[in-house]
Order: sequence, then C-alpha cells, then structure tokens
Amino acid sequence: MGRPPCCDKSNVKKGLWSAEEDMKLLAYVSKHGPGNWTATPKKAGLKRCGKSCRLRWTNYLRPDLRHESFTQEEEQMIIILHATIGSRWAHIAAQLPGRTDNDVKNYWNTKLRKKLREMGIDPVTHKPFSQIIADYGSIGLPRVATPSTSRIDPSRSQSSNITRISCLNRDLRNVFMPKPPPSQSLISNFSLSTSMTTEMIPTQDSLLNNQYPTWDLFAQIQAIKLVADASNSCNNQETLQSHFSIEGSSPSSSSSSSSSSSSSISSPQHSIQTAAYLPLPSQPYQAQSEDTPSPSSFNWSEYLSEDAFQQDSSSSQMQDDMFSPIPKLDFIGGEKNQYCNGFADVHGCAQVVQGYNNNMMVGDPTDILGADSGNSFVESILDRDSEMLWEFPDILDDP
DNA sequence: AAGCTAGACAACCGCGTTCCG
DNA sequence: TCGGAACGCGGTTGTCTAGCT
Repeated sequence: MGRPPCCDKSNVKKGLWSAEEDMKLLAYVSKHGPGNWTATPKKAGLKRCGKSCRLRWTNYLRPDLRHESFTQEEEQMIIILHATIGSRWAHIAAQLPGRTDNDVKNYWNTKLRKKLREMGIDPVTHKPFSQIIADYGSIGLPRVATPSTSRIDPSRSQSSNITRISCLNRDLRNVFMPKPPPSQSLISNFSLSTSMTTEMIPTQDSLLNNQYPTWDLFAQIQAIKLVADASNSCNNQETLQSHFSIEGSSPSSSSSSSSSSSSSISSPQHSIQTAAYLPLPSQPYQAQSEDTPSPSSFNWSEYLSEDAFQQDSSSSQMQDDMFSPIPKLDFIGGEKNQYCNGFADVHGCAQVVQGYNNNMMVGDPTDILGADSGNSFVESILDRDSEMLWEFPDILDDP
C-alpha cells in the first residue's frame, strides 16, 4: 500500500510543529470542528498532510487533553489494563480521561516497562521472571543444549537459566502464543501448567470476540472501572480486602513470609486461574484470615508433586468452563455489553482484575508503584518466588 | 566547555478497518 | 458489490534535553 493521497505531496512539511502551525490548526478546528482532515491543511493554510493534522490535534491540541504527568492511579490503571487486554493503547487511553493512546504508549515504553523490569516482573506477561522460568521448565520445553548442566553447581544452573530466559520469549511466542493474547499471564498461567494443547489456548481474537465469556473487552474495562472506583472509595486496606480479598499480605506481613519455610503459600497461578476462569460465586469473595485455610490458598508441594498432566477436579472444571463451546456461566448470552449491566456481571468480570490484585498488588493496591510502598509490592512477589525456589531448588531444572 | 548517552516525548509509517459513492 | 478514500491503531523513528564524563 502506498502513501495516502493526502500525504503524497513532495512539498508536505514534516517534523515538529511550530507554534504558528499550531495556531492555524487550532483556529481552523475551533471554527469548523475536527473532521475532514484531508481538506483541513489546505483550508487552514498549512503545508501538512491531513494525517499529520489529525495526529497533531488528537495528541496535542485537543482542549480536553491533560498534559501533566501521570498519577499513581493512572499508572495502576495502565498496568492492570495492560495485563488484561495487552497493548490496546486506544482502549487503555479511553479509560483515562484526557490521555491519548500515544501518551499511554509512550509512558508505558519509557517508564512503566522499565519499572516492572526492575521489580523483577516481566512487562509482557506480568509475571515474575523466575515464575516464567519455572513455568518454562515445568512444561518441558526443549531446552537449549548446555553442556552438563549441574543441579548442584549454582553457577552452572544459573547460566543454564539465563540461557533459557534468553530464548524464553521467542519460544513462548512462537510455540504457545503465535500472537500475544490480551493477557499472557492469565492464559499462560493456565495453559502452561496443564495438559492443554496449543489448540485449546484461546487466541486473542477469540477472546475479544466473546468466544470466551470472561474476556469480553468491554466487560473487562467496566470491571476495571469498578475496581478502581472501589479502590477510591475504600478508606483503608481492610475495607478493600473485604471487597476484593487482597490475600494475606499487608505490607508488614509480606516481608515476614520469606523468613518461614511454610510450604503453603498462595500461588499466583492458582489464584489468577481461579479469578479468571472459575464460575462466579454468588457472593463476593470473603477476606481470609491468616489462620483460616483459604479455598484459594495453595500448596506448592502438592502442586509440584502432581503429575503435570493430571488434572485435579477443580482444574478440570476450570478447563471445562473455559473451553466449553457453550459457555456455562449464568450471565453469558446476549449482547456484548450485556455482560456487565448488573453488579453480578461486573463482579464476575472484576475477578480478572481481582486476580491481578490478589497476586500482584498485595499491600495497598492504590499505591502499588509509589516510592513508599513499592517495596511491599515487590517484596511480596519476590518473597513468594524465592520461597518457592528455596523449597524446590530443582524447579528450574528438568521437570 | 565539549562530547556522549539515555530518557522523554512528538511525530511518522504501515497496515487494517470503516465509510461512502 | 466493489473500489478508493478516510480513519484508527500500534509500532517505530526522530528530536530535544538533561545529566554525566
């Protein structure tokens, strides 16, 4: 495809806009309104192509734009949305008043991605790196030939893992995810630990086309709004926990978890699976006290000792629900937006987000990336990871 | 002070989708 | 129904600037 006709002129100016050009465009659009961008540059007296004018207006001159830096709430929103729907910048930006897709995209690329990396979280999958490695090992993907990798020699083991990491993304993308799904974490958490074949993994398109009920894009966005609203309306963490079951970890408790060798820890995988795919409970999730065994609490020992290809009843059910051609969830059916018309529906959708909150945003979810509480957020993730690695040092080797 | 580098942000490019005659 | 134009989107590149050596 060639250049659009409007941009096919050799005398079209490119590059940064001058103040004079901005004034001309602003004056014209203010008078005539946005639209008909092909004719705009000529009528406004600009030597620009229409596309460039539209972009300038959309990304910079529009009066409803906010030009100040992103707030923590916005950061959190972006991260959650990115984990949920991937790099759909326009959709993400639509949830952030006054922000453009370009703003969000740039902010993600320059700030948030780096931030997550520094926290040890893969910005693509939103999973801790070590968990990705564990997943990678647990499914027995062909490993890169490294001469006599030792289970005992940590340095060798480490280099082996690095080797794995280096090809992990490629393998995951090419073998399991031909096209990255909206949230690779949610999909891969499920798929990589079960016997599902690649054909069973929903594609991005199928998810967005409502073939899988909990993935309706609009529903997710509504859900995210709900969570955000709830977060804002909650004055303290306890209240929030009672609403959304922020499991276990106040900032103080998260650090203590690493010192014990308890074998029962929450699995990011399991919780997210539950949040994303299990049929909806009729009641909102209840906050669990630390003494009370939680239905969603998870035992890595049991999990890891299981045959990787043997399904327990819950995961089978989960799989049934997720991949049944006819959706089983009660609220399924009808128009796209119908999914989230009522609270129950929104609540169901919100579980996707809740899963993320449970596992990623322990601590104050409204303050996940702030300098003050960032440690609790990161520590809790890394604590769980290091605990897992401590308990199962071989997990990164052959399954 | 000059050169270099990384970060931030603006703008462009290419492609897919939608609109319209 | 079809084809071209317009639009929208995501990825990429270009430019400016602050900080460092």
